[in-house]
Amino acid sequence: MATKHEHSWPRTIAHADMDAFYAAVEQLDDPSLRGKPILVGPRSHRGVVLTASYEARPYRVGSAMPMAKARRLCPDAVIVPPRFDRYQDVSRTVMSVFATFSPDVEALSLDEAFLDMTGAEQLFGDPEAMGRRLKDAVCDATGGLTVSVGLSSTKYVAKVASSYLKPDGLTIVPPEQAKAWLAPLPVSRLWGAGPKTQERLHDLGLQTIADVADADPKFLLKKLGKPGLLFHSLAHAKDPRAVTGHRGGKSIGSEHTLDTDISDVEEIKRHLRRSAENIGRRLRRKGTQAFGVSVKLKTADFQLLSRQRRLNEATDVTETIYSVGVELLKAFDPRGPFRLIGMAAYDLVSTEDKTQLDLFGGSARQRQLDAAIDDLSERYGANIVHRGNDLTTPSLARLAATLDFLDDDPDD
DNA sequence: TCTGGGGTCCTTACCCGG
DNA sequence: TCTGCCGGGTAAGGACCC
Repeated sequence: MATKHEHSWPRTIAHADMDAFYAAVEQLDDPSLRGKPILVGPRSHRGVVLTASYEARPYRVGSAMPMAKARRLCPDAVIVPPRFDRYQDVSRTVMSVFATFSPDVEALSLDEAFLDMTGAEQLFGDPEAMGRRLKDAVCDATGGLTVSVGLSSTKYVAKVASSYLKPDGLTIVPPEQAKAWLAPLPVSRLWGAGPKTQERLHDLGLQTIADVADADPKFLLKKLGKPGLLFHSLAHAKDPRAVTGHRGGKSIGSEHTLDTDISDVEEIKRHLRRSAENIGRRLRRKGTQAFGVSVKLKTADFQLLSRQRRLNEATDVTETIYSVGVELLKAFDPRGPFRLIGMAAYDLVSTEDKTQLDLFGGSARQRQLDAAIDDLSERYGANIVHRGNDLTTPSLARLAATLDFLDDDPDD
C-alpha cells in the first residue's frame, strides 16, 4: 500500500524491524549458511528457537518453539548457537544508521526501533522515499542485511505496517487511511493482545480490529480492564504515545533454566549466587543501584513463584543482593523440584541520583558512610566482584578505618 | 526429551495510617 | 472506642513483548 500523499502528515513515524535478525547475521558472517534453513538457538536440550531463517519458516518453525520440536519439523536445518556479542555489535551499527535519519530513535530491542521522522520531508522526501533511503542505508552499513519498514502517523500503525510485508518490506499507511487499513486485520494484530486476550476477545464475539473499533469502550473496559480501552483506541488508529528516547530501565535480572531439576537448598543457593554476581556486575557497570531484590523459581510443572523485598538502602553490592536472596528463599521455604532459578534487582536509581537524595535527605553520617562505600567500591570493586565477593583484606582494613572515623563523628 | 532469557506493565490483595 | 472508607505503599502473580 505505497501511496503518494499530497499534504503533509500530522506526524511521520517509522518502525524499522530487521528481518530474522540473528539468523540473518549468521548467514551474513558465514556464506555457507546462505540460502539454507537455519535455527539460531542454544544446543542445550531444554532450549527454544530464538530465530529461524526464512528458509526454515515454510516448515512451520518459528521463535519460541522448543528446539526438539523444531528439529523434528525441519530435520535439515543447521543449528547455530547464538552469539549475542556479535548481534549487539551489528545492532549498534544499525542504530547508528537510524540516528542519521532522526534525532528521536526509540530502540525496542536489538533489532527494531521507532524513528520520529516528522519534518524530515525536506531532507529525505516523502514517506516512501524516506523508507527506501532508510532500507538502503541499513543494507549498505551492514553489508547486506534487510529491514522491513512501516510508516504512518502513529507508533502502532507504523509497527503493524512494518510487519505487513516481510521480509524486506516497505509499507506506507497514510493517516487518513489508517483506520480502514487496520479494520480487516485479526485481533491478534492488536499490540498487547497475546493468546489469552485473543481468546477472551473471541469469546466476546470480536474477531477483527473493526469489531473492536465498533465495540463500546465501556464494555471493553469492563471485560478487559485498562487494556480494553487501549485496544479500542488502537483499533481507531489512535495512539498518543510519542517516540521517546532511550528509557532508563526499571530492573535488571538474571535467570537460568537448569539442565536437570533440583531441590537441594545448597544447590539453589549456588545458582542464586551466580545470578547475584551477574546482576551486581551489571548494576555497577551501569552506575546504578537497586532498592529492591527479588527471587524467582519455576517448578517442574511450570508454576512461577516469586518473592521480593525492598531495601532501606540502595545497593549494587553482590554480597548484599545474594544475602537478601537467601533470606527470601528461607522465608518462603518453597517445595521443589525447580527447573529455573533467577534473581532481579528493581527500583533502580543512578548512583548520582542516590548521592543527590542523600545530600538533601540523608544525615551527615549517612553521607559520610556513602562516600566511604563509594570510595571502597571504586578502589576495590573489581576485586570484590572477581573473588566471589569476599571482601579483600585491604578493603576490610579500610572499612574498619572508616567505621572508626565515623564513630568519632561528633555529629552522631 | 515440551516449553528461554531479557524485560515491562497491570491487577489484585493486603497492610497501615488517618 | 469502634467501624468504615480512602489512599499510599508493597508484594505476588499474570500477561505480554522481542
